[in-house]
Amino acid sequence: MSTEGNGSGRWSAQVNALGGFIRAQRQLANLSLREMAAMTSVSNAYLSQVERGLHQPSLKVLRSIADALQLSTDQLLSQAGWARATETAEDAASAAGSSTVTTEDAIRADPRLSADQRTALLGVLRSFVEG
Amino acid sequence: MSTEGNGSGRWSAQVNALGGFIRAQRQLANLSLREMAAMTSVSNAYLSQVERGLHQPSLKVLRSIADALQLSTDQLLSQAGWARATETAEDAASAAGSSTVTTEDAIRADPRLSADQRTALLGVLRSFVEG
DNA sequence: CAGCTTTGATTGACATAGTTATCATCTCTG
DNA sequence: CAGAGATGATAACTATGTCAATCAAAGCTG
Repeated sequence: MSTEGNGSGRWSAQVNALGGFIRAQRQLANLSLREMAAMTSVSNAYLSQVERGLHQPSLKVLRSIADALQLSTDQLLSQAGWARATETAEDAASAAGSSTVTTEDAIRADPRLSADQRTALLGVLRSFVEG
Repeated sequence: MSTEGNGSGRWSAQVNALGGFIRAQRQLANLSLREMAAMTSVSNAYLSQVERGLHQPSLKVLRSIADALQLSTDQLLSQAGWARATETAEDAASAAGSSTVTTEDAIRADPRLSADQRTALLGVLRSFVEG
């Protein structure tokens, strides 16, 4: 594990968000990078770089990824920074008051999630707050 | 184009749907390539090439073009050959108005996350609980 | 007519997307 | 333990997106 956490350098957070989303979805589907590469006709190396936010994939690549992961294109596009509207909600919701429950606990306690989904979500969260 | 009497427009047709669409919209708005270049921060040279189908613009360029021409992103995307590849039947199922918002709230209230990261995490979570 | 401006198009250089081949590490077998 | 397979990461390379500079043609103005 490369412990590359500090970052804040070349890539934007949006690209990183897209990569984290793709990685989480791929792991949820129990696909390796090479399996997904075979399905998408995109090289495993490049998929690895996209997932870690090193590159910004083109429309063509984005679509084949969505296709392989059985996601709606809109989901991927919004993750790619195409916030179609309403990025206003977050600030208003911040007044919810910080409870004593951490985000990790909330994820673990969420009955809607399967074990795999829980793991994937916690992985993304950890990659964000890692330090 | 030297010999092309570009006024009457019989040109090689549907191969270049996106470029033709952009050019038509630009002329409809009475913009020159340079004016549009100034608005989009994309060079006039490249815009010319995109309009003639010589290159396939990136997401960033596509969005700034849509912005300058006051088009919806969906309009441009569908012209770019993005006709909703995955035939997701569950587009409408989003309206499940469950009151279980604890995990969402925890993510929104987590001070360790940036706005982009928050959006990404919420996107993953949403994709999990709606599928 | 000469000169100025604006138009779309082209060229050559550079930046970024994307590939092939290879690497280190981990996990199985035997 | 050795070796086979799979996994994710990296290096070196090729293809393509993108820009600054420039061009020829068309529209003005005096």
